[in-house]
Amino acid sequence: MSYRVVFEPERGQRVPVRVWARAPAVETLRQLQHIASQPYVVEHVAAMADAHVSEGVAVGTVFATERTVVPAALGGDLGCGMTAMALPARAEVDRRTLERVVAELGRAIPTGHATHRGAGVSVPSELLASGLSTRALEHTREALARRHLGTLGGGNHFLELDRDAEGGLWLLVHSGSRGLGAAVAAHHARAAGTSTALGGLDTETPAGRAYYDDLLWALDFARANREALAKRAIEVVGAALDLASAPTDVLDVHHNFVAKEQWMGRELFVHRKGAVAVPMGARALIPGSMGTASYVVVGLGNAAAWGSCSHGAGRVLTRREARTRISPDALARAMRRVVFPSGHAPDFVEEAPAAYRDIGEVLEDQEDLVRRSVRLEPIAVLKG
DNA sequence: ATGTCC
Repeated sequence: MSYRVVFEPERGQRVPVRVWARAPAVETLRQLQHIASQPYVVEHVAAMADAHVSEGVAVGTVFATERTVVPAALGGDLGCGMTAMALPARAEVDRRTLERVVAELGRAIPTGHATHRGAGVSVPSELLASGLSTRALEHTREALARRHLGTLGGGNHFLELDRDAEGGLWLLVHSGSRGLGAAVAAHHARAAGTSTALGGLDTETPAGRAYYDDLLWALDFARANREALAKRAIEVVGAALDLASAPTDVLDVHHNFVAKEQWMGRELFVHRKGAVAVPMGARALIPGSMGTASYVVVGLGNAAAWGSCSHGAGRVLTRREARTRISPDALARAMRRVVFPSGHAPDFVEEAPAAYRDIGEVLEDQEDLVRRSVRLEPIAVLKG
């Protein structure tokens, strides 16, 4: 399937919305039309196959501007994204060993609200070298970076072991910039107006430059966070499975970010809220829900979508709906082939497979954006 | 997503 166009100038829409999702909710379309009505948006808005309602701007929205950045468009978790690593080991691991590994991962890696205690970890000097735009943010960095680097966070963040079609073992990490991205986002959302007003900042002004520079730092921190999480996880997995060497393949993608890109001979600021940049030939990781398959995909660089693809399967139930509608039995059945820390089953309800669309269908909706490369089947999950 | 309003 390709996209369909939604364009109603009589509703104030300035540019068309191209929709890859086959059945977006009415409220999702309203949010897409709202961002497509803003004065700074150029050419068209693209809605990815997993588009769904969020605060302000729908998750799965991609839009481009000239000389404008929009702090409120991204939400708090700047640089949220995925790391995937192929490990030099077989995925045929007995259940008892997997249970031991996830229990140890749960002890080794702070999850949910947890952070490193006391002085925390040492932070790579390159993450402390550049200034942030205000002293307050620099103080926040000094206080939080060493406590948040290498922590998973909550919600839909997870760490997972997977098996590919050849029986190879993979590690997946879904996490972001933790409290630091949230602090950067909150500061600049205030500077640009209220968090829901979708105010834009001119990139040629101090405020616009400050946001973009702080954003780039938050993206670096998010990537370093996933790297630290993966490193710790590999230490734990390696101790149990005797990993002989380093990962044989590594990929990392942001799915909540702004990037300066060249399109049609112009320099544009492409905003991706829950979407991945996939230039022609570039790989990305599209996770299903926890407990269902994920895919390594290869980008087709389709300009119609600003060279983007979906960041996941997309919610069909809100967190609240998932809690009321998905029974513990149904969840246990859906997760029966996946090992997770004992006693944590209730935590999974909000992220259960039934709360998300089928990933195969979501990939069908974007066959003009990415092709499938590697199917990854989960064998063990640590939930954030 | 987020020490979820210093």
